[in-house]
Amino acid sequence: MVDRDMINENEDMISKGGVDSPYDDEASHEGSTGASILLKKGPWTPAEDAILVEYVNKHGEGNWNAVQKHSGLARCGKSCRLRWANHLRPDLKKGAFTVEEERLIIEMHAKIGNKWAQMAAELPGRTDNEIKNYWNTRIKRRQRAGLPVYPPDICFQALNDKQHDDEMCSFASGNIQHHDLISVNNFEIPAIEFKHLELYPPAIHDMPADSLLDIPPSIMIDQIPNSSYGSKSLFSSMNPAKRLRASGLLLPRSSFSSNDAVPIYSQYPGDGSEIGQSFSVSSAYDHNLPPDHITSSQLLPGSHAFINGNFPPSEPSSWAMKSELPSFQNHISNWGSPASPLPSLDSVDTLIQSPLTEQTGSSILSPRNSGLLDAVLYESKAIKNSKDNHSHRAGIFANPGGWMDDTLQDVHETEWEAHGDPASSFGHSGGSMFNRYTTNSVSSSGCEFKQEAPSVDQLQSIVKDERLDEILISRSDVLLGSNCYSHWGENNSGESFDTAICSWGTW
DNA sequence: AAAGTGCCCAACCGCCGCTGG
DNA sequence: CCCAGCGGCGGTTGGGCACTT
Repeated sequence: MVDRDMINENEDMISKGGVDSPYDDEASHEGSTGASILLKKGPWTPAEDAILVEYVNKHGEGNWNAVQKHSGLARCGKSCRLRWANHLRPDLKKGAFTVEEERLIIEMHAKIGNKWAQMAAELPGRTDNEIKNYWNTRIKRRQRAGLPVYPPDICFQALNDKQHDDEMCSFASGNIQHHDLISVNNFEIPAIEFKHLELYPPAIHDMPADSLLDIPPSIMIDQIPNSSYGSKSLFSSMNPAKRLRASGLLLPRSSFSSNDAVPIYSQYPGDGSEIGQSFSVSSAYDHNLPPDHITSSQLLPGSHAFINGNFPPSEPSSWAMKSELPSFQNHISNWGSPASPLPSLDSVDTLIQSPLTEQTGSSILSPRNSGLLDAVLYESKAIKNSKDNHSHRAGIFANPGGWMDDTLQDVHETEWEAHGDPASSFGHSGGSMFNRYTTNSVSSSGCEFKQEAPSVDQLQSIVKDERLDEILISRSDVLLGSNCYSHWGENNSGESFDTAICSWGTW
């Protein structure tokens, strides 16, 4: 029995202020019972808690709007439900997350993204809000530190799980299961293949063991065209308006042909030959490939993982719009031509394994030999290292083909600044720049597209091409998020650089 | 000691899907 | 089929606290 004084106290509190009906509609609904009560919002008091607990003990959970009606509690149903679920439930586990719980959260996030409720279901006594707060805190912390979110083992585990799932789902069947967004965009994404990855030793060695990667691999795979996960993970929860908005942000497909648009970004171009030698990245996306080939080679373009670093999944497209900069086609338009060597799919393994024997240049840094993972890690570091050069490089972002109007450029640069934190390239949870990009990239239009990547020689040539100067940008994550072939390395003076060569795929 | 800064987390907000009338 | 009510979910906010300067 709730002490009447408690109720009075509660009513007193209500009368004191803070009574600003948060849900006017519900408040008015309450009024249908005859009593129009202003609903309080803000922190709950012990008295209110007591009222709610007693009510739930007596009537059980559910029918939350009835709580106010029957108990006199001046809280809307939603507030009551939230309070009960997050704080008053008897089975709640208080205190910090255990190591096991943290591990589970990370693993689950790598697999399912920001599905807090699902995570909470796997963590008895924990609430979605708690997990969400934990994750956001963790993300911010690691973002600040310039660290990736996911430990590599989790990445690979999730990756493998997803790969298995995809295989089971006839990944390469060519069926288009998610048309909602994709059909609108009608372009496809090439895969990115990392090869001869070179990383800074310090970048890796200075890293905590658990901080090597901010990539939810499975989510990467999520974005692979035709993957049953594909658009689902990004859009299934997105309302139609958002989807429309997202797709509407895409650049007009009519602007591109399947073979054009191979923009090149370069950062710290330095000596082109060095770049070419030290780091070769190519693309291979062949829809006819068996799943075991496809999986790895297609990871990057769509992966939430790559992704995972930068933007929340709820913002899948805004950056994509900005990063899907079409008109580098005027500069390099022949990468998709038959002349371009189709990269070996075997190099996917190279990517993952980063065999030392294939490393060129001075440093092989991945203690875990994780290839792509290290690449991502390195990128995080590189971006951080390059912060000092930010203004310089930002200033050289150019619009050589005139494809980007002032407005867009302003937006682009604004967002650039907004995410200028060096850690931002991998710091965010649930989504990222890649997420946004790949959101749009998930293709539904068959998979006839083959994106061919430049050879090392081509890269060297490209890097040396003076036109590169026009399209330098500093955001390697942008590059990656834009179907880029990305290169990291170190120039002659020991200065970090990364070069990305991007392809816009088929429109 | 005071002011400034950053972090944490409880709570709010808006949206979505389900259900019943 | 439409609409309203409701519960649920994920993103965001802001107050309070701890720490730093």
